Amino acid sequence: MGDSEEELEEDDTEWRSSFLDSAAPAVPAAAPGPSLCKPSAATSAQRVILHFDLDCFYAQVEMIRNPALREVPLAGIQQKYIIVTCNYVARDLGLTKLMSVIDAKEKCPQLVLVKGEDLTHYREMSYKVTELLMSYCPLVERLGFDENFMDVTEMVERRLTQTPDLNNFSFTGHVYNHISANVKASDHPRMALGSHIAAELREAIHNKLGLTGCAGIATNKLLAKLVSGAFKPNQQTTLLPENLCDIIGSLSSLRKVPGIGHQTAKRLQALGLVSIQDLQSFPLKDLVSEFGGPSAQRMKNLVIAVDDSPVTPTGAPQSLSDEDSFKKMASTKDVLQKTQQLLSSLVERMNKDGRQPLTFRLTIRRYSPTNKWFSRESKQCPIPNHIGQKIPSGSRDDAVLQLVPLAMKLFHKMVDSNAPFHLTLINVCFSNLQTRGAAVSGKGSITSFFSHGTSPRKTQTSSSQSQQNGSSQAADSHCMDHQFSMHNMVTQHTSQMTVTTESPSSYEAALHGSRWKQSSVVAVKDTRLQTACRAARSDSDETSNTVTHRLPPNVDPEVFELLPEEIQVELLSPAYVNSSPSTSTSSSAQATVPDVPHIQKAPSPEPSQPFTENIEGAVNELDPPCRATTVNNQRPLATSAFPVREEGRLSFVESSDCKFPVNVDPEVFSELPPDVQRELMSEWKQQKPVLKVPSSRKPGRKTKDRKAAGKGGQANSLFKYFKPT
DNA sequence: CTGGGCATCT
DNA sequence: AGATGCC
Repeated sequence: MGDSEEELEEDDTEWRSSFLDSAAPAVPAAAPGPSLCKPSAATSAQRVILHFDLDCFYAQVEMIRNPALREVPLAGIQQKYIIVTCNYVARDLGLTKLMSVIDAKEKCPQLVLVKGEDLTHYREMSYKVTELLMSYCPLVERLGFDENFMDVTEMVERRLTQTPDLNNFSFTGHVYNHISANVKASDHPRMALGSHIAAELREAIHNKLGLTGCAGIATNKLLAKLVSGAFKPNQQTTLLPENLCDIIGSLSSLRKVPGIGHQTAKRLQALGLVSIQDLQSFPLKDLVSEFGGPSAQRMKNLVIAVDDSPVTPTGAPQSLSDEDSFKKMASTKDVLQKTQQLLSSLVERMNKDGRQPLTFRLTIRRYSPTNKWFSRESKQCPIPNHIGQKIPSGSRDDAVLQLVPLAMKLFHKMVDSNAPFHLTLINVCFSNLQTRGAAVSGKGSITSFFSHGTSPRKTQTSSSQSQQNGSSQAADSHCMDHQFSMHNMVTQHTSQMTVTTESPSSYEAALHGSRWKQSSVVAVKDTRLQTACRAARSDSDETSNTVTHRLPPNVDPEVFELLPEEIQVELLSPAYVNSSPSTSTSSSAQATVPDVPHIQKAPSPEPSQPFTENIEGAVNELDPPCRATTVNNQRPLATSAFPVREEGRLSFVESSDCKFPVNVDPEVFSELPPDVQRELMSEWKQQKPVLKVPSSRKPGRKTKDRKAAGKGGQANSLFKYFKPT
């Protein structure tokens, strides 16, 4: 989650008066480049911007998934060795965000830990929140998973014209540096209305999704964000323009300014600038020479609380990525395995998205004792269309199979696998996401919001004026005041589901149910393979000859015989023993909570297996029947030499016209270095012990794709990000 | 013993 | 492709 600090230090210094005037949007005429601060803002009416920040978001989601955690003294969300967040009970005992597990347990030994490396549930809930907000007004911009900006200017203006009596009106929630009750709403009618809207939206989020959070109400994003945390859990604060300098002055250092990150703060410090005032009084031209015009001006503006950046509707993500970090990864085999694992879940997510990625990127982080911090390297390449198409079309395992070699090719562009290497992170990413199909206008009421939504939010070189105009249009046509109850129809469907544990894969599972026909055919062959495999294992000397004829039809015997004997043996040998405990932390949590299935009560004896991601999510599922089916899916290791399974992620055997390594693009494959080819072969013959459980699903229905219905309608894939399936 | 995931800009 | 920033 977020930065470790966010509390505002109340530190009223007396610098303010001199900047009150300059806070007006009037831009210094001397600005060299195209200024971000454009005069048009002065002409447009005062904006009302909300910032929502959910309380300890991951912890809340886990508490919803497992209410037992609420009563439990503490809960922390653990990712690797870090507590990324924890509930407020834990915070009261001194825990902070991003604290190491060691420290955390030292402070409170009874700490209950929940693994949070799989973000699926958080992501889903996150989009429900955004969707809910959008149902009131489309101008919602996401910031991470737990924050949203919202431009409610239009909504406020409408209410303003329809609110007869502004005098019987007060602020809701806190007013920064004021006693709320003492502030006359009539002096700041827009802000007051904004505070009411914020309160209603927070209430809606709580009622429909069960989440609490804070809100800030101000005239720009910077201020709204800064003020939202003034009173912390589950409260809201309005910042009046007259107090704008107070809050910016309360920041203890430049680093606290959103937009001034670690590196920038360091460079500023090198210039002798540490406090807000330092930067305010620093000559612009000197700043320009260090950072360039635009950056310099932007920072200067931020520090006087000027922020004209528009609330830009976020829309569907422009990239999907999946990553895992670990202490050490040093073999090509492990890289291959991990890459395949990451790709499996990424392809699944991509498939749900519905769009087709045109670009693939592989990112790694190498270990280096000195530069232990982020130095990531990446390589990307286009995804051949015939591969990319398989993702939205639903041939997900095919897609994975063909993407793995692609990924390995990129890997070898960065890493010489002949020399020793030491990776600590692998990331796979789809980008350049293309909406397929002609399809469909918004038939649903919401979809119309999104019809323009996925359009690229180009770099906003244009002044925010045009953006403002654009948003006004959107607001005019779509902004609905909740008091007109329009939102009910829209938000209904989000309301229930979330409190009861919702199987993350139920939707997918339904799809699988109709999709494994091929695989079940294959399963028969699989049986034969097993026997072949066992035979080979018991007597590995006679491999080639004895076994060749038992190879599945999709493996060209001739090719097989050309392989070195050791490879043949490997291909028929039982699955690798997965010997890398390094990647996951076996839990050290000593949970004291009874009857909480997905809490780790004791370290699992085996290193938690490669599959994190959705699979882990499935295992974690609370739904008993789902769990039950999960248990039996462990197969004997020797199950199969070639990856085939009824309902697993991979089915290598598909159509009989496949030559050699099955669905893999021969061209791509042949380009690979020999050792990689060998690794691939080895990997492919390996049966993953963990199966994705499609939950209980009747495979009977070969429905056209019940997704086709849902999916045909989604030329704009944004929809699914907001639609609980 | 520093997550995992997204965006923007150059 | 990398750097930086946000959560």
